[in-house]
Amino acid sequence: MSNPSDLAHPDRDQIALPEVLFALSDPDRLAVARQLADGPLDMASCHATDPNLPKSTKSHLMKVLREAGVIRNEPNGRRRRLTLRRDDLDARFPGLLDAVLRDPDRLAE
Amino acid sequence: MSNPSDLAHPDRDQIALPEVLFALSDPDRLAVARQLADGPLDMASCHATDPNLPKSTKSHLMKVLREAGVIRNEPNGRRRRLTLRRDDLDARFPGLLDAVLRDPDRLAE
DNA sequence: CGGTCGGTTCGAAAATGCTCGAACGTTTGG
DNA sequence: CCAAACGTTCGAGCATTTTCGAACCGACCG
Repeated sequence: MSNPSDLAHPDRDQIALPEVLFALSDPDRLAVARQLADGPLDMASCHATDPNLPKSTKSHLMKVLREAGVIRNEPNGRRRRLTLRRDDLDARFPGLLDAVLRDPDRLAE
Repeated sequence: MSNPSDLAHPDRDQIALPEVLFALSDPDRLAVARQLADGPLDMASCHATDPNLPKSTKSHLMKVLREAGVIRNEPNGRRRRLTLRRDDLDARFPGLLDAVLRDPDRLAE
């Protein structure tokens, strides 16, 4: 059908910088974005967050990222496929993702 | 005196990405950072925010930016000199500031 | 079918953040 | 010295977020 997913996603030009920054300002959400930088992942396989985090909490986390336009969340069988919206973010805010996904403190020692 | 400012500022390697992103995720605070990109400014001359914003609110705004390490706030006579910590931020998160300070929707049409 | 797996939605409670007036320094000028 | 200009801090109320269990739902398997 016309709808690639049952969840609402902003389209590219609706993505707003403050919301993106807010979404990424949480360590857990940032970790998810970083993990997705290597390619799409099913939510069940996304171990970026605490494994004993309640599902509802994890789902809410993804909601914030999705509504900000950072990730895409589409049904995939009985799972959810998560994708970093790199093309859209790069087009809208060039350089932002590269800067943010770069490892934070890895080289500091 | 030994102290260049009476307010606490994190030093460069204390600056954390989530806090920076959070500080910049508010439109008012983002506007302040953008205005300071052109050079230091006295707080009284900083018209990036609503002019009839109460002083305490404006002060709190600056506090968030300062504690995140985004700006420096040092006494200057009976005023306050605000400075964007571009060197520190560029060193710590290369490309971030450039991406964030770029005009958001200017070219979108 | 009936059950399980993966995940969303809904409330409600706890935590965090924002706003703003009041009170308080400091610096400067008369 | 006294007062005004500029800002910070404090506290309280309000708003937004976060957290998590419970209920739900579609996809899949037996």
